[in-house]
Amino acid sequence: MSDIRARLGSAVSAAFEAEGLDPSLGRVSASDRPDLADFQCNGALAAAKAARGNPREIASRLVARLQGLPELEAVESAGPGFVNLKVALGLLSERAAEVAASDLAGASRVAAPRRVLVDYGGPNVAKPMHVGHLRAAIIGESIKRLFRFRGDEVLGDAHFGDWGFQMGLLITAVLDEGLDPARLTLEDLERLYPAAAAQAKADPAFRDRARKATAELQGGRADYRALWSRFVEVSRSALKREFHALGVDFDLWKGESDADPLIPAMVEDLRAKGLLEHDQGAEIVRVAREGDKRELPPLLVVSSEGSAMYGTTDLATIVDRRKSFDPDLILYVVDQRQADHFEQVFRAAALAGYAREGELEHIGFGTMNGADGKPFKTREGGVLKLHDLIAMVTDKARARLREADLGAELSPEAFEATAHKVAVAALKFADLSNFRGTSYVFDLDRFTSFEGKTGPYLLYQTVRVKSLLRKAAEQGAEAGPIAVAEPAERELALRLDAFDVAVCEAYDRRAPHAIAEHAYQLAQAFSRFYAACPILAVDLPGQRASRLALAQAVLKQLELSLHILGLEAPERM
RNA sequence: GCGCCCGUAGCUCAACUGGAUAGAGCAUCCGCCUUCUAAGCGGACGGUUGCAGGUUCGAGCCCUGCCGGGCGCGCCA
Repeated sequence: MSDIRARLGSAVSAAFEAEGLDPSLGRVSASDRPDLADFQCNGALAAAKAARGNPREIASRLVARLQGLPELEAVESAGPGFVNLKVALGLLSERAAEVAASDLAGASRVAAPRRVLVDYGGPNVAKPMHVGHLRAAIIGESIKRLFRFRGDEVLGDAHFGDWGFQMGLLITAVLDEGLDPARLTLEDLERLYPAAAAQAKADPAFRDRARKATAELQGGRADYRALWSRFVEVSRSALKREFHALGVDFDLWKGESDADPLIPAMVEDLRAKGLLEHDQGAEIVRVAREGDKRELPPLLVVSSEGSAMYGTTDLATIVDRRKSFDPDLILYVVDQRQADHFEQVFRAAALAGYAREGELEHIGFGTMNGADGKPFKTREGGVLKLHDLIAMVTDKARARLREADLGAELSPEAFEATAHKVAVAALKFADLSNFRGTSYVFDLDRFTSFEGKTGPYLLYQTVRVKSLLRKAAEQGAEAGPIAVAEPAERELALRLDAFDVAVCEAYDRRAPHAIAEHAYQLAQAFSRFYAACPILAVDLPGQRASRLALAQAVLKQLELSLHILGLEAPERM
């Protein structure tokens, strides 16, 4: 079972071959001119270039060979040498039925499933979750779901930030204040860390004590370890709760500390391989390469204080993952600004033989900005906690629902659950509808609007389909064979067919916005269909059954799309 | 200073990696509810793709140089 594009592609490729041309030129894609065709092939242009021929003439010969195919309603050459294809209604009906019957709503699985580890979220013991963590969580969760959807074996790892200098800072701060470790709260941590970080910048003596504490913690000093596990315990449960509220859940809650026991042996291994070098009191691995445009700094493996740096931990984590899950691919969903760091780690891993080229990939993303175009801050200029952000969006979602008089008949609990779903949808869809690499501007009013390209709109449309199907069930109306006829049905069937392209593009580019775009297009196509084609009110039982089957296929594909994006539609709103 | 990314409609963003007339949403204006959720649908308006060259049948996309913005550049993560 494959999509229409692929089926037409093989027919067109065969025509290329019959003309003595490269069959790979027969690739077919959705038409740029929906007014002229459903699909098009640009291969005649490339063929003409290679063979110094006339593209229009080649296109005409291809068209002659494709004439009369039962899959096609029309085929013609156009423009400088395009082959335009219009699909027969029979094929559209057949394909829509496939989508309706398919567990994946017409999407395909990968040919060879891989073990993939997605490293995302990156919550930190010392710091509260703030808006900076939002994108990693949203994008990473979606990529995890996307890869799993296509059949890979996937694990999501929170890769908890529970090691390194920040821990030394906290230990030093707690001891200086003489706090009782047993009574430490999340609020203490959230207060102590920023203060300690600031003090370390201003006061070199304090900084040195914190660095020493870091090294001693990593060296296994018992009282520091005890204090440290208290930090981890306090913040992990809070972080789990925060993430879960966002619909973000991890398979692994590994931390940087889990890689720590592997570090001594790894350092020895690097030394034995001749990769380690003494430099300015530290030990480094040089990763610069011939022909680099810029000078990539070496990876710092052991600091002059004797402690592990974040590159060390990242490298050891690769070793750890190699031993446990042995992934074919590790995706690091981390801020784009850390690109150089990952390049350093990846190169060091390749040099040491911990991972091959291409097995490690940094999935960078831009920042979420405020109206001023700078990374999002509170009105007072501080960092906005994720918890407060979600509360803010949920408040707005509640207000929007009331404003529109939606959900009035729901119980208070159901209303609250709906408001939360709307809020999460608003936040996540706004993020995922942009390409991850670009930064975007946070705009509460726009994100929570039910109009336009928003999460709430998608939820609303999904709920409309559910409502329709519920009503059909009450009336005893059943779905039946699909017979695409009306223009709106035709458009809808084409859109259902396009799901696989969107899924594959999102997968290949690690770019969930392709799914977001598709979901929006599908919702719109359904809405046009819904407006143009009465479903329950038609007289012909066959037509009603066909349209119900289309609606069911839409609902399935919409819900799968939402699921990949990490959203969930309520039953009613 | 070196390097990376970005600059597309008034605003927020796309553009299947070189193809036809650069698309959506918001905003503005005009239509459509006795009919399955109108928070919907249809239509109109809106562009020298930052600027200047180059490569070719063809450039928002590739190359060069400017202008403007963001970010990174060894002991934080």
